[in-house]
Amino acid sequence: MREGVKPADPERAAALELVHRLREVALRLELAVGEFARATGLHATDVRALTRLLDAERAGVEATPGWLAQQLGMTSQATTAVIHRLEAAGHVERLRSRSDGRSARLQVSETAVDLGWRFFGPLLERLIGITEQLDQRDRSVVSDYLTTVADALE
Amino acid sequence: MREGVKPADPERAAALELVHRLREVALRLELAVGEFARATGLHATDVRALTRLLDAERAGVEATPGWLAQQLGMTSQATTAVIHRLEAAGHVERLRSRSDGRSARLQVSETAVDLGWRFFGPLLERLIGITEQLDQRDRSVVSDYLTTVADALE
DNA sequence: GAGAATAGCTCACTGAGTGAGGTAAGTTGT
DNA sequence: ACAACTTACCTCACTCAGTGAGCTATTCTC
Repeated sequence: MREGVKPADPERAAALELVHRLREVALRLELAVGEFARATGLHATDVRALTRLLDAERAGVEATPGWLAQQLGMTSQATTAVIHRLEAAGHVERLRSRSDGRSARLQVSETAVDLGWRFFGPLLERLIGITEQLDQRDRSVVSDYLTTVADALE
Repeated sequence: MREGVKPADPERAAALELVHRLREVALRLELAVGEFARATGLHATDVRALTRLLDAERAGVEATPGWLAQQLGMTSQATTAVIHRLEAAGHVERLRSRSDGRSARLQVSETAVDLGWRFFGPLLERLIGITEQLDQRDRSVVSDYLTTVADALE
């Protein structure tokens, strides 16, 4: 985005620069997802779906097709297709939801977890390594900042 | 990703949590792009292309179709199609590259900048506001962290 | 229990992205 | 200075991911 006509303000300029840097990181993460997709023969959407399902599992949230559709910002039909593809590839299992007979419970298979770990493991380790370099205070600063940003993005 | 079998390590756990938070931010930024795309009748890829072109302009880099393809992680053919769509919508102009007769120079139109600003402006302002809350030292901590992460992602 | 709402699905279709292959401009070797 | 190679981008034909319309089954509301 062009900087507009605002008068020079070093505080603002520094903040803008930081936001751009954050976007840059987001972009590269997305590119890494695309690379993983190409490497495994999956589609970018499928990989995004898998990571969201794993996130749900980690957070203890029950992942349903509807929930997944919302997470991906896609229609329910497209999400149905994604689930079918992942199911056919053996990456996801559809279990019956015990709370709602209309809905399904999605569970990621061990093979998918292993696959993801093999590819993203090294990357993740590198990122963890970088993050561990921060002392506790700085880590808290970054963490709080990211949390606030995530909230601001709804 | 599941946490694996490593023994409990609070440092590592905190770092991992932070990395997940970073992914969360990246995801939501991507969703915002999708929302913008739907609102404007563009496609997510087209929006991503526009932002990259604006980034190039900001950085003073000459944006060519080939460069854009690389930035989007797509084939040159798909990028040709993106450029055609953006050109037809009046968002991008193809100018002749003066250094290389085979290549083209892509320039984003004022209307596209205005369009992006109208949608992303409020969001960007909110993020800048959040970032300005940090004092200079903390901003530097976050900025350095993000730079290191971006580099680690190639 | 009837009517409304919700979760997810199938079907038919559109069009974004790919692979194969072409053209034109630039680069290199002799 | 010309042929051979490389690079940058394009067109064409095709595939299949994602959408809109509309269906069924289950749950909620009164």
